[in-house]
Amino acid sequence: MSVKIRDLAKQLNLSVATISKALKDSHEISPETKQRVFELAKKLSYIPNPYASSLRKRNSKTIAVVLPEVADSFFSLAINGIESVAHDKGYHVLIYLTHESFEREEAILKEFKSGRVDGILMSVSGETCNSNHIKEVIAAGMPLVFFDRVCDDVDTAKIVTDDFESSYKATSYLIRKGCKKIIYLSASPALSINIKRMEGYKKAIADHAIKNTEVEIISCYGDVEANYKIIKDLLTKKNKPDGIIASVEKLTTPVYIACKDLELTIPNDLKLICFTNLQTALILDPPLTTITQPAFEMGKTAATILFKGIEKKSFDLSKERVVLPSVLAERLSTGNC
Amino acid sequence: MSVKIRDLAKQLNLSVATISKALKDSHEISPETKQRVFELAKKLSYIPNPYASSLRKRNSKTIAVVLPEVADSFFSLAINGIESVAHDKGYHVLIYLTHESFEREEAILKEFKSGRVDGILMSVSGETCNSNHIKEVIAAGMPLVFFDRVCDDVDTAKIVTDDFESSYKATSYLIRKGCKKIIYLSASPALSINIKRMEGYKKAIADHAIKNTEVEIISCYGDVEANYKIIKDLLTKKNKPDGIIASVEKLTTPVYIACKDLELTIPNDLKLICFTNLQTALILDPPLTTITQPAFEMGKTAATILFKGIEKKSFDLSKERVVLPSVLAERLSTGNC
DNA sequence: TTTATTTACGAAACCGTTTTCGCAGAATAC
DNA sequence: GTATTCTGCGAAAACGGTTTCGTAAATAAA
Repeated sequence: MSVKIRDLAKQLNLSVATISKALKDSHEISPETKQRVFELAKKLSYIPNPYASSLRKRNSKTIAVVLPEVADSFFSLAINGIESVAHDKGYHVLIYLTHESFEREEAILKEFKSGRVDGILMSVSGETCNSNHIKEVIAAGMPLVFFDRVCDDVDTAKIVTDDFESSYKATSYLIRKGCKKIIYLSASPALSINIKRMEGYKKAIADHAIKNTEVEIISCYGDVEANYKIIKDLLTKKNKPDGIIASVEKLTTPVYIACKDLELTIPNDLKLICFTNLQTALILDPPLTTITQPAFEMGKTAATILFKGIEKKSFDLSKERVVLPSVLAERLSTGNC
Repeated sequence: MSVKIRDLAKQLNLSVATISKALKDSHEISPETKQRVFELAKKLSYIPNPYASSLRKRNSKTIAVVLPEVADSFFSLAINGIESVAHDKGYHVLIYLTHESFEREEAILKEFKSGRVDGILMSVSGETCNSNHIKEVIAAGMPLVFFDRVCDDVDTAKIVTDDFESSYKATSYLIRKGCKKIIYLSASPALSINIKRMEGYKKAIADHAIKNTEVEIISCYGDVEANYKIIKDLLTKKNKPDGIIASVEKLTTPVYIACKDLELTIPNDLKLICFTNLQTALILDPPLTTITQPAFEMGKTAATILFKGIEKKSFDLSKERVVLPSVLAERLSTGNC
């Protein structure tokens, strides 16, 4: 159907070897011949078969991005960052969604041993309990870099934000704003980001040593409905919180709605800070104080580092760890600012 | 490095042909032999090289998704829908971003003639002025289905929402709510969805024939800053609108902010309806009346139809056209409801 | 002039599967 | 007992590039 090297060779009375070399501008081929080859290739709009060349060259010019989901605005932005550098490098990007399932993540990673991709960008699922599948694919020689949600016990590049610090800052901020009982709404408990953010929260509470202030962590990692119910229950208790740190974006809406339903006003009855990248934070009712991650940048630097690992086999990914700062944007949900 | 068919063959004293057939459970191979092959394959964790088999079988088990961007929540959801059916079918999904650039779209489509993918899912860029690149790839035998943003002059499957009707409904709704001067905020003018939505708007204005009500369309297809300025200017004019239809999600925030800056209150001074899939619409200040598209469903059915086209060469994609209904959710931004 | 090197190209192996044949031997039909 | 059909398997040719190696002619070095 399509035109192949063989066709070019026949028309020009040259061998396929010559065509192949000419097309990659090899020094072995004379300028005149190259010229002729280029012209005919253009005229016939020759496009090389990527799988033939992948098979022979043992690379694929494609990377994989494995994510829990693209519901979150963080991952949307990260994908843009990743794609931008992949495009510059002439790479293709395959996308895989784990839906927070460990089995699915295992199956996806396993397939990568086939050589389908040259490298992997990954944010682990919330149910990832062990990391053997990841270690195995790395051991098989596959460059892999984590971004955002990492596995601490896997020795490879990690691009993260300052989760501990920003959570510490957020908690301290709520304390300064007068909160006496601050609750941390937890995402999947085993998640690296969740652990770091939780620790930042705990440390801040401990450091400020407010009387009667206890650390309290509520798990919210079911569906929207379940989370809504948990939050509503929380806010109807006798000694309900006066401050909330929501550790992931999807917890924002349930908190707002629960407050509205219970006729609690933010920030008077409850002050709220969320980890989120939503553009609409500043037009919420009231505008939401957020910790936003440099999502696009994270995707970009993760991809950049991955390509270093791909292009130079000697590049040691395990030495790479970059921490990008999140920014705390103060808005009305934590009181007037 | 990795284990190949040849390795299995040697260890079992069989030919590679036999192994290959056994692995795909061919009737040519005896049950006992199959058993032995399966066991060894599992033991050595054999994973076939996808590119070798793609080369030979002339298919790739992968589809391409080409989008303007993943900033929009619509596309995020659509990707989830696409991935869910691709996963079920055992296909891989490559993602390409045009960044609303025609040249980039052309380059991406052109590469697909190489056979890298078995099919294409696509939402055209806002700057796509002609469709030759699309027609060419289809003419080359590649199944392609449009979703959301389509090219009317390209004869292939299209999955869209009822853009005309929902825009008509939205406009009528604003009129019923008492708006006298309704403005349509336009995205890229050539976009199919924009044209349909614009026509629905115009028709509603015409049908209701309110005195002095003129059709007025404002182009907003620059960056956020530019759009903000345009909207702010619009709202400072002497005869400013009392109703706005924002045709795309990204126009929501600038309108809200402009209103806040100008101390105009929604819905008293201005009623607003947006085409958006944002979850946060209902916790905005005030809650936003929206037209939401069934994004996940659209991705899903687009992919489902694409696979029909891929699996049965005889399946005529050009006959396929499905229109999924958007839903108008009435909230406070258009007055009490 | 002879020898060494460079230049420009082609033959053929190779990447790892899939698939078409071909072919023994066993089973069944006549 | 011969003819036919299965059964189960292997040899080898694809698929479409890339890469190694060889080589003839042209050029440079001696």
